[in-house]
Amino acid sequence: MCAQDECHGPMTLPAGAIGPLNHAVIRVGRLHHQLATQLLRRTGLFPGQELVMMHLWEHGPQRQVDLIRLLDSDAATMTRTVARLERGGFVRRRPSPTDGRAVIIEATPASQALRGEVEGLWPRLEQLSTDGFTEEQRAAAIALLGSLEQNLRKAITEQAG
Amino acid sequence: MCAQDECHGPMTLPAGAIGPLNHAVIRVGRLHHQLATQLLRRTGLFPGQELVMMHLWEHGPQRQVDLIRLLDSDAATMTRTVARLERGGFVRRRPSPTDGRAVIIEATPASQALRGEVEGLWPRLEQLSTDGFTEEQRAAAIALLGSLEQNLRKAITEQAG
DNA sequence: GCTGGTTGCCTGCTCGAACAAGTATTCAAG
DNA sequence: CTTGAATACTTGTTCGAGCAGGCAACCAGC
Repeated sequence: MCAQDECHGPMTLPAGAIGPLNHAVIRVGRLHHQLATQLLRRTGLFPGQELVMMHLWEHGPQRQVDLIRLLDSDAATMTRTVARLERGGFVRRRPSPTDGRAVIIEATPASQALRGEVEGLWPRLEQLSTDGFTEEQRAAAIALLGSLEQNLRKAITEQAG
Repeated sequence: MCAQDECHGPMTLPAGAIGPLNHAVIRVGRLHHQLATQLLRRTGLFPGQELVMMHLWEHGPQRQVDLIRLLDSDAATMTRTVARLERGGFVRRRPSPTDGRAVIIEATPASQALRGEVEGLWPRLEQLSTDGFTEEQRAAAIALLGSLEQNLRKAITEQAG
């Protein structure tokens, strides 16, 4: 999972030294990723790959660049991810007939067998994460994470720009 | 749909497919890591290394295995992290006088110059993350992430065990 | 002593993330 | 048509994460 992404590292220090919120964010991200990886292992996919597959299943053949934008990923990472999926037989590549630069990626018929298992993974993960939550708490969690995301995104673009 | 490659349009993120909470957790984790990396870059350290340094600064020379346990990391990862820190001149290794297997890691005097900058990074990160939050919202965020963490931890140990 | 098990560390591998550099194709302006 | 920029993709590198295998040192038991 980790939509390719949240792959941060482990390593969590004394909460006091790095701040309670940093500590919590790091830990939740890591555990979430870890659990998703566990659930994913049976399908033969690695974190990041399942999002590519879900997109191909749902929206049909795509260019690499479309997958990149969608998953907020990196061109280099996508090249390798697709290469591994191709090696595993989950995906096929063919040149675009209309753009000599582009490559079209499509899910293989064989990959359809995984679809149910992969798609069922997410609801299960959410359920495990919010075990014991009321509906209000769940909504509050989503809103709160949304605020954090917005702040972080702003800080990052300000840093970069 | 979009069976051909003229499928450029605005692609929808698989947020709906993977669940809003998974989506938010993944995104926040990723952005948090990304921002931490940006803030860290100036110090010359990479994510993960700063936690090792903070520990050494605070608690003095340590065996690798102690660092591993404290940071909840992996022996292989630690070996390589320490090697890079040593190459960078941040850390020194010497054999333990009492245990022929062990290696003692200690921060170099030169590394002390980074200490202030590295330690100031975490409060800044927290402040950026919770920009515009009230004190109640901040506390709620920490509590909420704590609940998520607990649930995830439970699910993981149940999976593994 | 000797043995068997544990511990500390290293190295091999595959994986994703990010950055940089390079190639090929497309497209728009002159 | 020619130039030059933007686009699509590839490859190389360095980084961390995680797992499996292996070696040397330690510590029980006998």
